[in-house]
Order: sequence, then C-alpha cells, then structure tokens
Amino acid sequence: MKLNKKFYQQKTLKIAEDLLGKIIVRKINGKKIIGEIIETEAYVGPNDLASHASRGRTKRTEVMFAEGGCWYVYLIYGMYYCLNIVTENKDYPAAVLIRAIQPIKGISANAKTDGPGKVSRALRIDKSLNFTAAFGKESKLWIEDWGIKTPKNKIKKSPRIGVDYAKQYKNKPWRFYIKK
DNA sequence: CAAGAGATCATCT
DNA sequence: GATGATCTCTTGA
Repeated sequence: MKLNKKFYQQKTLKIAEDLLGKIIVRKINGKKIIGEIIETEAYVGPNDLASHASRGRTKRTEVMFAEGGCWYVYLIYGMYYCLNIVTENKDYPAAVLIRAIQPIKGISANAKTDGPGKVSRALRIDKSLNFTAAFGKESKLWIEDWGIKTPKNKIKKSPRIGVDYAKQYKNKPWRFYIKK
C-alpha cells in the first residue's frame, strides 16, 4: 500500500502523472489526515529553469539532489509552504510539487485544498518535514496506493503555474491534474 | 468578474 | 536589497 523507494526512482514525469489518484497520508498527534492527490507539477533536472535546482546545488536545493522519496518543503512568498516529493536518483535534481488534494479524512469538509499553500495548511506541513523520507516506518508523511484508477481521459496536462521567468521551460506541459 | 496589492521571509546576489 | 513553484481581500468597471 505505502509507496516504496523504487516508485520514486522512476522518471519524474511518469511519477507526476502516476501520483494522480494516489493517497497522501499525514500522521500528526496520532491522528491521520488523508487526501487524494488531484494535481501535481514536475520539476525536472538541472536545466529546468523553473526548478530551484537550476541555479546550482546550494543548501536550499540540496534535498532535490538526494535520492527519490524525500520531502522537499520550502516557504514561498513569506507565507505559504509548498510540498514536494523528490524523485529519481541521487545527484539528479528533480521533484514533484503536490498542488492540490481531495479531502478524504481529517480535513474539515469546507476546507479548500486546491492550491499548494492550502494543501500544506490542511496537512499541517512545516519545515520540520524538509529532508525527511516518505518511506519507512518512522515517516510522518507518506503516499499510499489504494488502487484507484484514474481514467486516461480525465487526466489533463497544462503548462506550470507561476513560472513566467523560466523562458523556454515555462510552456512545458508538466502540470498534471484530474478533470472534475 | 478581472485586476492589483499586501502579507512576510528564506535564500541568493 | 530583490525576489518568488501563493492566497486572500479590495477595488472598480
């Protein structure tokens, strides 16, 4: 059920698409918060200008160079956390941003979770999760496969959001989401 | 309904 | 000192 390390070492674009319909589980104070992933974005490799890692290996981006299955959490615009799962192999910087989820359990029904900042708020994501592993028994945040099949014709692609500065990379159709 | 501004800070130049 | 992988509220047509 819980996705293992091998899953995260596939091609980032495949993972980004495969994550649609998967279940994200956050364990906090003994309680579980559960949601279905319905929107992702891929950030791939050292040349992707939209990726933080394109400007080189720094303290901040170090986690993107780790092997797949680590969480990359960072603060954006001073107010919101973005949650990413690192993919592929060690020394190759890539990650998938979890942009939106569908609440299943532990999230109040009227809570909106249709954007990265709101997802992080609903799941109580904070920087202490940065660089932690998504697999293994100690994990407080992981992804499960419940065998939910997302019909191909409901999977949509589009350019990524908020990356106008990424020049030739800004129009890459590396955002995946489930059509309502 | 669309457009703009503010909140607020880690990271990089 | 500038700038975002954002969200919400306010303004104005």
